[in-house]
Amino acid sequence: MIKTRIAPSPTGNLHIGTARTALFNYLYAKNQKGIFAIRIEDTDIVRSTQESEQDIIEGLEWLGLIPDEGVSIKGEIGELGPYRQSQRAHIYKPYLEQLIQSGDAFWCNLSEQEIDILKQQADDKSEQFVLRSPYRDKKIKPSQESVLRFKVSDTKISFEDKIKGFIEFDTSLLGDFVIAKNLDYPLYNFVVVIDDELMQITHIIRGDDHIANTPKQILINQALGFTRKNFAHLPLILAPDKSKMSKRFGATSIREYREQGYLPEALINFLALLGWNEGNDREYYTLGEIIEKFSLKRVQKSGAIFNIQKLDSINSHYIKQLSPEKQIELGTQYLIQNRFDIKKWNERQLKSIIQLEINRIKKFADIGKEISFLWKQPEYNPDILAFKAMTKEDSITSLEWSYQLVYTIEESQFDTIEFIIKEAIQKDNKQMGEILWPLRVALSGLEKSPSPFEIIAIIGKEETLKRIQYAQNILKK
RNA sequence: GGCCUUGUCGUCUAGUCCGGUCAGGACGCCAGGUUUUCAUCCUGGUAACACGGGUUCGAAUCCCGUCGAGGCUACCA
Repeated sequence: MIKTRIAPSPTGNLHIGTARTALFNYLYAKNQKGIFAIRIEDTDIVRSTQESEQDIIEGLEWLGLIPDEGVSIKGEIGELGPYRQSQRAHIYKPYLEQLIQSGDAFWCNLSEQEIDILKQQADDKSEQFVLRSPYRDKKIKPSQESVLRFKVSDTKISFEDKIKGFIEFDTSLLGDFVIAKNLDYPLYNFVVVIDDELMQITHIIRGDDHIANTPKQILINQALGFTRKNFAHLPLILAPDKSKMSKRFGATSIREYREQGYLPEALINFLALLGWNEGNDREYYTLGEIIEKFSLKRVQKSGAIFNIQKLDSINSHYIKQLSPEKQIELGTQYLIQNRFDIKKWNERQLKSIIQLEINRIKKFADIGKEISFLWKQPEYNPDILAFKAMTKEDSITSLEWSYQLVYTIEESQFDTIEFIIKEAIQKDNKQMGEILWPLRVALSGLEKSPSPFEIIAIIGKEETLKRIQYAQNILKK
């Protein structure tokens, strides 16, 4: 049985890159009928927060990446916990002692200044600096200043990366690295090895910024006699300037996208296609479909730029796919968020407003941007009431015709108002434009807007007649 | 600097393993159609094999070199 894990550090909200790494771990685990686990890497007590952890696990579940094991919104799942590193200090200690015992790790009293001097000396001789601590064979008693380093011997470490292929490192270029500040404070490269072993992780799928850490972890893994792990290093998601996605780039947290009204299925689809494809032209997949088709072999090797326009396009596709009920639910929610007074409308009207917006928005936060005219009589320049070469008098006549027509139509017939009006236009030998343009502008006050039929159905007969009269009045001025 | 990774339209990518269709699709952009207008939708167009050698009848694909990009180089993760 294979097992993957995502091991986020709770030092900020769920990052888009973390989400994608989680997604690929989830996809691989599910495709292989294995287990997807979440472990919280909060060894850095200073930067880790409870809120970040909460945001991360909530965000992952919102995306549908529900863990089989580890930390979840319902608490911890599984027998191999605790799944927060901050609660595992007692577990790490014996392994640290084992490494000291075996001579693979040693206490080192080198100060920062002393290391700087060694660096300088190497520099002066224009040699490559590799730290070989003078304490590596000394077995000193640790003091307050001591740190525990791994004794690196000269060898070659290689592994077959499931995405990048064969990768080899020469450890003679690797310094004696620190694995713990003291017996109670082990560092990342060490704990990750212990946890992955104890939690029986079989496949480590992570960002390719971790490639350089891999030989260190393999060294520790071997010294402890642990089982060999499979590695797969994902290419990074890049900002438009090809740099690592950071604060400089707009929205980097899943929370921000969620709040803007991006759908989880859109985000999943987008993130999956950012670095993976089935080998054909298909571009829309549900999470289940990606699971079925997923393979690490088809993961891209180079970084991908995060293109918000593509996300928008995918999101608007999924918005249109939503059931009418869901569209109304989310639409209403965002209308309220955007401070529109929805109490003005009954259920039917609200439904119409949202339906009118569905084709126009890329994300739900866009809702309501250009429809404030529905709420109140708009102010506008009367010149725009004229269709093409119409004179003021033509516009007034046109509006009068519309007024008389709407006056005769019952609100109960508003479902078919488009048909009624168009039929009347034909019958009276009018042009569509000469009637519909002035009418629409009278109702919306805009040169570009939804159709008059949709607006009438929402604002109702009384308001429609009022606005037509208003338009006639400002034309007469 | 060193080590590692990586290079196909502006962007995401198919094709590369196993050389041989005008290098395909999507997003964007442009044009046309539909519509009173906008949006939606439909049709079409624009645009790429980083560069230089080599192997070959033939190279995006194989080999060598160059250049570019990114990551790491912490007592962070």
